[in-house]
Amino acid sequence: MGLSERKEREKLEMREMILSAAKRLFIREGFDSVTIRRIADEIEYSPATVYLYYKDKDSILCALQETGFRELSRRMEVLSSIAHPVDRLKASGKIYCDFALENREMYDLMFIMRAPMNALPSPEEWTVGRHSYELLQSTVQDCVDGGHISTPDAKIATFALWALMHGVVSIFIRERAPMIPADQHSRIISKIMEFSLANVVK
Amino acid sequence: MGLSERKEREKLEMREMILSAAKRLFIREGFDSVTIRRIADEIEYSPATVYLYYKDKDSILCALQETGFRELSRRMEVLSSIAHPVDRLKASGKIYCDFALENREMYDLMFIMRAPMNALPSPEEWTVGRHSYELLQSTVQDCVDGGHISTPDAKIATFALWALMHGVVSIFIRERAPMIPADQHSRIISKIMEFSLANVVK
Amino acid sequence: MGLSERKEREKLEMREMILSAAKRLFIREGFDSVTIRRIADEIEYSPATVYLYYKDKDSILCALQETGFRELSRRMEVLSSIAHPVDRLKASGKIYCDFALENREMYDLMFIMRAPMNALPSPEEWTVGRHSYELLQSTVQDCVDGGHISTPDAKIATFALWALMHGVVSIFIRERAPMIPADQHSRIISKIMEFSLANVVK
Amino acid sequence: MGLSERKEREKLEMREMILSAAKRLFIREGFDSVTIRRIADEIEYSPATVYLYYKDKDSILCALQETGFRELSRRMEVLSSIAHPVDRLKASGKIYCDFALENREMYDLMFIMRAPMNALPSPEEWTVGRHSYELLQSTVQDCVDGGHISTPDAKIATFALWALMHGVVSIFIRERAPMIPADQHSRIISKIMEFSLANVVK
DNA sequence: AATGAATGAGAGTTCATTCAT
DNA sequence: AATGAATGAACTCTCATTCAT
Repeated sequence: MGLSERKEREKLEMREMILSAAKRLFIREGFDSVTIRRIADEIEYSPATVYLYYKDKDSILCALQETGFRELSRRMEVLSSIAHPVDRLKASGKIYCDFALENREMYDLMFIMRAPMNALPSPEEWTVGRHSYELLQSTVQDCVDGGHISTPDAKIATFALWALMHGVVSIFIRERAPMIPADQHSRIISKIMEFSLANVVK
Repeated sequence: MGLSERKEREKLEMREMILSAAKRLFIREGFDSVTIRRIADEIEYSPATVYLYYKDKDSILCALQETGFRELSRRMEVLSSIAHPVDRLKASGKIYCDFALENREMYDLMFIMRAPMNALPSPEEWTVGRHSYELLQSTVQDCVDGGHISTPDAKIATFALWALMHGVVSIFIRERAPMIPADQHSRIISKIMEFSLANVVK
Repeated sequence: MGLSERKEREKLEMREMILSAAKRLFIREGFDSVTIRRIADEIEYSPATVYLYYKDKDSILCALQETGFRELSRRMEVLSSIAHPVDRLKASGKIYCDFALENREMYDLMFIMRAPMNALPSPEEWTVGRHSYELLQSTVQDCVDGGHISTPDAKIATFALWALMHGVVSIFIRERAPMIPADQHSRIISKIMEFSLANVVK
Repeated sequence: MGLSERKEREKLEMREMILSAAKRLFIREGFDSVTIRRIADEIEYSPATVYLYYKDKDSILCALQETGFRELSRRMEVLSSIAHPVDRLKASGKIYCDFALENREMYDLMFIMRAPMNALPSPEEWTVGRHSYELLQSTVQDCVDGGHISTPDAKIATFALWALMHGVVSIFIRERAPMIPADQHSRIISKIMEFSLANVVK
């Protein structure tokens, strides 16, 4: 029993190893460098071994994405302790953008890259992702209900807020604002959020 | 002189041919179908010939990007005939988003793809791109000056507006909102712009 | 003794399990699906275990062949109850061809495939196969002795009859007569046998 | 002009080289050894080069098959000079079987192997193949018309004759008659043809 | 007796790119 | 100016098989 448990754990550890090797390559050398061979080299196993733990390359990328969604979700947990919906909304934005800037490659994989979305939209992952989105939506709804945001359609407002945040972080991540040095990204985002919320929230 | 001029012109024409072949492939069959060989087939020359006009694949993609920026810039020209800055701002948004939805692959190449940005950030291209951006910025500035937008920093406001638009179109283009069918994209964008400007503009 | 006997029996049972799993895969999904891993999955053991009972894949295929020869042999048993040699000959042909059409993959393995023949030509298997062949030969001999077939060499006649049957079924099995749809195979075979025996047998 | 002709010829020669390399491997080491890489090694080119002349592996095998059908067809040409249909029939059988025994691997590829038939049934190849078959059929028909074969259905008789020949040669080629040494194959075939025609033909 | 873990060897295929002509 | 010919370097993935436990 202790034995089978250990085996189980070792299996999981190997999956973790593969995943973090993939992530490392990913971050260090970009998406195109994430090949099964490179992953195998990185963990010092043979390519065939990788296939013992993940059925194909897409599964690895999906699993990687999933860890991203989980991490983001985890960061969102603190929101439940914030009573005022407007504060909660501001915190949501900050958490989202901080996550993006601190995990650029991961954010890229989650929200920008074309690659592994071709695979099945793994139900679990989407559940996690959707949960975060619904959280945002309910926060916006609370703001509307509390008279802090005036809009006939909370869904649209939610989408707009997400789009704003995604827009700014993805401009930075994909380097479409070369005039702004990386060390200013965080500051600019704050200002943008400030400006936007100042106009939207009463 | 007349001779070398003709040579020069022929060289340019060939570059145009290659570019428009690439563009056709790009739009017709997507990014992955744009291989040197396919381009060569399309213009009925050999792959090696392509290299006489562009040093490598990235250069072609860069040049392609440039045409995109020029087209976007061209569409923006009508703005000069719109007197009221708020109307101009609204029109800017519409032109930008329409361009994105009507030229998804091109927009992707211009603002999302990683591919050719690695190559030299061709000065010309950025000039064109920057020009459009400055146009937006001056429109926002006019709105601020006219008291239609209240913000201490027109630059931030401009960036926020761009980020919003880029966010929403890139979410659609990279299919991160699968719950919204493609035929709704345009409508949703209108609503988002409406909501945002309603809050920002007086 | 009782112990080692039980062990022996268990070993045999396991070999049977492996074999029938292989056969199932073989018939259900074709030759290419018969991999050690699939067999192991089918019996819910590990691939390594399979190797405890068969030295390699070829041995399994050989054993599989053997079961085919045994089944064919079993079907031939009814022949002993047919008194008239000509009737017996006709029945032989029908049994042979029916077996082939009803067990295409197995027939293929037995008489067409190259695969496991490279391995040792297991003496047992050939005994079984030869027995069927000798049965046919003695039937032909009886026909000759009874004056129903005129030939100086019953062996040649036997071979010719076998070749005829093998020829037609293997043309169908390996799809070399695409103009004849599968549902006609049986009818065509009847006609061919009829024509041939009409000429050979008095 | 002479230039483009030479190029054309060289292209054909290269295709020939690939084909004969494939054939050599095929005969020397069996079907499984015919890999793109091995072919490339054999002709001392890179694997990628092979793809300049054949679009994929199947095309090579198809082309190989085609040469087989053409050679067989070529051998059949002498038949037109044989006036008497019975003689022609006998000659047909001999030519067919001789071809099979002299080109065992090729015959295998043409009439036994499963492999490249998956590919499109190249129209040309089948034309050539069918032509040979129709030749046989018309010979049989002539025999029937001349009263040398009595059958209500010349098509069935033709198929039976083909099946007989295919059966015997494929038994030898796939080594299902190990009791008969290879050097007897030809003799046995003669005897079988003799026996069969003796019974069928008047 | 059974197996989890691992792998070597190899398959077909694609592409950007080069270079002698 | 144009190109035909060629290739190196990859890619993903599969399988029979082995061996320490």
